Amino acid sequence: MSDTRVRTSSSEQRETENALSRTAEEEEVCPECEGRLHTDHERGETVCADCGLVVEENEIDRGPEWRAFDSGEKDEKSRVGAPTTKMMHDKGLSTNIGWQDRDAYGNTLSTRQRRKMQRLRTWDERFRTRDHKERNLKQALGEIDRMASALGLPDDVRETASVIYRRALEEDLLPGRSIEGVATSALYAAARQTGVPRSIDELAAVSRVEEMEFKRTYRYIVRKLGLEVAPADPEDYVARFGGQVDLSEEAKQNARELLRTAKAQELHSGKSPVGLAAGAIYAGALLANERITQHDVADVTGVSEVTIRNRYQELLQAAGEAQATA
DNA sequence: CATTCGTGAAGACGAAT
DNA sequence: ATTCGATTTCACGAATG
Repeated sequence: MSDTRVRTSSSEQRETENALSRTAEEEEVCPECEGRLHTDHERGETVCADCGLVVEENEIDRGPEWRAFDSGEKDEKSRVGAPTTKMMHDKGLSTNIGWQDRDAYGNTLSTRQRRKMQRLRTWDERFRTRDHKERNLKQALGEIDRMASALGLPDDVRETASVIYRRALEEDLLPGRSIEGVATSALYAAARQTGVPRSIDELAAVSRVEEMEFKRTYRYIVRKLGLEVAPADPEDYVARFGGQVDLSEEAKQNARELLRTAKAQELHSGKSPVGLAAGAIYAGALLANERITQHDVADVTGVSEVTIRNRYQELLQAAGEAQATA
């Protein structure tokens, strides 16, 4: 009881804090190197253009989607009630039918009305009480939200993840598997489907389940749900990882170019996309005469230096051959 | 000294059986 | 369920700047 009260007040407080800091934050510079900040809406990240420091990974606009120029307009445009969203376990709409056989004024109901209410309650239960499922969903969606925030994934990814989780739930794929694991898998799949992939390592870092269980669950979910998840595109990693190692645009372009020629030669089948991206980043930097070490790249990508070596040499060779034939 | 490069053993994974 | 082949990782030492 008091629990509810505390939660509401603290969340309200957070809202106002957010609103206050928003205006102050508007024109910040990078705390690390004073560089210009660049906001990547597609990836939901704010990164420093100079040093690549990720300043704000969790970019969520909690404000209204409209602007009001005077109070009258504000009244006109304001919406009533919370927005419905798949990210809430009951889509933000929930109703309870009371158990007392009384009407709104406290009078007892007639027998006929009582029967009617009984029938309504039965149906209400049938829809809502999937109780295990609802509670399950509530917790899972909370987890998805938490992890998505930690990874700076935009809202549409969360929505997609929610949908996937719902399907898993509907098809009774949960028994024997942890909610956390399925939630993590759903988010991972969603990120890839949306073209904003995060590596398994990154997911595992913010998830509460062990990496092994996560992977096992992910496979299972994908298979059972017939999810169509295209192999992650290494190019999708270049911008993010490249930013984290302080890479010039030229170097990133080189990296992308290398990946493209490699793909044309089918050089990438079976290889880890992250490894390919890591190799391309290192090779791209080399071609642009920029000094970064294999160690640095290995650090941000979570790929071993050995793999980077192998990949970047293959990539350079593939690029050389492409030039020879062209 | 840091970085790069190569190697062999060992683990993990997908596919085939 | 086991086996096989490819890939990745780890640990190490050598060469290079």
